[in-house]
Amino acid sequence: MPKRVDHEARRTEIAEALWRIAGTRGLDGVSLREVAAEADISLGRLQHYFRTKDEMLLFALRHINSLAERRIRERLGAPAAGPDRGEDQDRGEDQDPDPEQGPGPSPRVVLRACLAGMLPLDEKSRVGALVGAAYFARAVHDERLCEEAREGIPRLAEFFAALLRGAQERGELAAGRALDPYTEAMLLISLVDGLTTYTLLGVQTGEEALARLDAHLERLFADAG
Amino acid sequence: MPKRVDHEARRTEIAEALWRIAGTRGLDGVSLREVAAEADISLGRLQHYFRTKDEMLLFALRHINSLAERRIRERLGAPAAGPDRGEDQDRGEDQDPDPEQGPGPSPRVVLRACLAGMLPLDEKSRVGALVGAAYFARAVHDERLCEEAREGIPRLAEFFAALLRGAQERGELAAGRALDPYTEAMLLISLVDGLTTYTLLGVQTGEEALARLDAHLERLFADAG
DNA sequence: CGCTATCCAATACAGTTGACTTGGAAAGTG
DNA sequence: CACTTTCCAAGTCAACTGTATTGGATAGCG
Repeated sequence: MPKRVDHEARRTEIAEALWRIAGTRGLDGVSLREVAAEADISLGRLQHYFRTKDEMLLFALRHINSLAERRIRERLGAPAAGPDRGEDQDRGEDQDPDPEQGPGPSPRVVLRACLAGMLPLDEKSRVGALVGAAYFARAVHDERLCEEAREGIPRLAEFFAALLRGAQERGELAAGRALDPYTEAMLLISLVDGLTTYTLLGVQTGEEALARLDAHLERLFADAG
Repeated sequence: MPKRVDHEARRTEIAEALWRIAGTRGLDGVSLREVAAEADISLGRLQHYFRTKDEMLLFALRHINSLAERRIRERLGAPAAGPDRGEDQDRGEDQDPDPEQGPGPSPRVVLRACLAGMLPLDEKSRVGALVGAAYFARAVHDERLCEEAREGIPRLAEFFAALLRGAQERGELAAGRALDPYTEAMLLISLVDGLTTYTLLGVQTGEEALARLDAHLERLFADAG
């Protein structure tokens, strides 16, 4: 056998080039030639690693999802089950007011960090959100991409629900009425998704989005007394 | 002068053909020829009414937005200021538990009707949401489309905020802490947007989305006592 | 050294795209 | 009846699309 190159590494390089383009021009305006140019390789080489465009798109989506998952996990020191996103993005920023602790930070802190991490607050996470939006638009008409979301989102919701249950047990949750953790988790995810949308559209600033998220969290965790 | 046809009517016909396609295939896969075929006219005729593709897209967006606004207004009997959407959709269904009343239905009922009307609960509103999603994906990279959202969404938020203020004055709002009507309005819009997203992706059913929206409303309007 | 499997650059190809041009039919006005 | 303006069908155009093919450079194995 000849040269033997690292296939996965090559595919990753190409996926990152795709990411760079999708963040600025969107996903549907992306041609194979453009991706090849951005990755600084020939079209022939790109086609050697991805026989079809859809194959490339799907690989790139899974790649950014796994990156997002890893980043969240690392940031939290793997406290419980693992989150994952089906089509949105996370990023790197945000404060961690209680980093040194025995059993890790409180559920509220973890939750807030995850959710804030999903908002487009800096350039990096903004590009991530743009790519996520591009994938969403495509997924709506693509059964295979839909399936990715149908797997990832419930997983993320379960993760959040577990955090909420933890807070509930500690009595940190506003519980005038008993609220359903999974429902609240999906509400949180939907909320962040919508906040991301309107931030990307320029309807609100990232700071406003974060403040609104905090307002919701504040109500959710309102001193139960 | 010759034939003199109703320009606006022709353009509307074309916009509706575009809508039909965008709801099934998305917006980026739509060519002028396809729209012309769907509208059962020649490409030449289409180009006579829209000199450029972007012109057609923008007109179609404004058209569906004005339709949505009119529908909401009619459903509510024009209680206050007028709502409008920048990129999502409403539809026709939902109950109106208190249709015959002097000053109209309560703020909560109006709010719930509007929000539920924005969710993709039947085929018609589902297509509307798909078109909205397609426009969102494009708007993110198109300054002109962005501008539409930057005008429409705050208008809708103001409308909702006014409803919330009305409820607040009646003492119908959960107000352990005083909550900011505009913030809550944007939270509601974002929430519905996210719920719409995940319903379109098949992560949840329309019924589940509605139940989750109701859970949020229930908490918002919790008996302030 | 051959040999062969891998890698990949170049090119070709059939199809589609948005925009433009041309030419003439229809119809109200003078 | 001209005449002019609106309307619009047909065709052209260059650009670009995803995919397929061809041919050869490279390098590990026998």
